[in-house]
Amino acid sequence: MVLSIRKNKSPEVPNSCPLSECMTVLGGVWTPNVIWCLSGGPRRFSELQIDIPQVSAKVLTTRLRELEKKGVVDRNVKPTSPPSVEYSLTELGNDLIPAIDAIVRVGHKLKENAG
Amino acid sequence: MVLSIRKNKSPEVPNSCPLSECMTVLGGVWTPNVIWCLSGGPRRFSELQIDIPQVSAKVLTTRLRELEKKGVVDRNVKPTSPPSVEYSLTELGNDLIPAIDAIVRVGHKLKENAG
DNA sequence: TTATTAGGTTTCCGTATGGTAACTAAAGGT
DNA sequence: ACCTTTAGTTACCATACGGAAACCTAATAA
Repeated sequence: MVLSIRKNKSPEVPNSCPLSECMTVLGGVWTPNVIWCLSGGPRRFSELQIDIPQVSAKVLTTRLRELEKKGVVDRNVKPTSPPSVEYSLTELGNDLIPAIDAIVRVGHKLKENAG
Repeated sequence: MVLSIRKNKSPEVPNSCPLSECMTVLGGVWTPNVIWCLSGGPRRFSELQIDIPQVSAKVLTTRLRELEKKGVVDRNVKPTSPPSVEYSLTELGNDLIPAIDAIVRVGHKLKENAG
C-alpha cells in the first residue's frame, strides 16, 4: 500500500506539540482516508472496504478501533442478521474534517503539477 | 519518537487519490514539523535540530532530502567556513502551509479536550 | 598540530507495522 | 445438513523505518 503514519513509543515526549498531537490521531495507514469517507455520512464496514479497496480487513478494523478509542468515530451495531455495523464521525471527528479538507486540496494541486 | 508517516512501496496503486498523494509528501517522522518550522522563514540545519530536539541528524537529513526531491524545500549552501546550509520552502512548500495550519488548529482543540 | 565547527554519512540493530490468508460466530435461507 | 453473509480475528511473515553512535571533511582558530 501507500502510506501510513507510524506511532512509535515515546517515553520522553510527554506533552507533544499540537502538530504531533493531531498527527497521532491521523496516524496509521488509511486513517485519513477512513475519516474522509465517513465525512460523507455513516458507513458500514463493508462499504468502507469498497470505498478503500486497498485496505485489508485487518488494517481497517485496527484503524476503526483506534479511532473509536480516540473518540473520533462511533461504532453502532445494528441487530440485523448477520449484524451490520455502522461507523460515523463523532463531534471530534468532524473537527478533523477541515484538516483533511486542506490536505485534499493540496493533493489536487500536486496532481495538477505532476499531471 | 512519536509519529511518522510510513511510505511502503505500492506497485499496484499507480494513480492514488489526492488525499494519499498529499499524505505521501507529508510522510515520514517529523516531516510536518519540519515544514512547519520552515514556514516561519529559512532555517539552517542546526537551527532545525534545535527547533525539533527529538529528531536525529540522520532522520532530519533524510526528511530534508526527501522534501527537496519532491520540490517542497530548497537547499542553499552558503560558502562560509565551514559551509552552512539554509533550507527554505519552495512555492509548493508554501502550498502545504494551509494544510499544516489546519492540522495544528485541530491539535490545539485536542489538547484542550484532553486537558 | 590539535581542536572545533557545520553538516552531514554510515553501520548496526530492534521493532512496530502492514500483507496474506485461513479461520470464526451467529443467524437465516433452501 | 449445508451454504451464505457480515464483520471481524488470528497467526505468521517480511521489512521499512527510526534510534544510537561512530565516523567524515574542509577550513579556521588557538
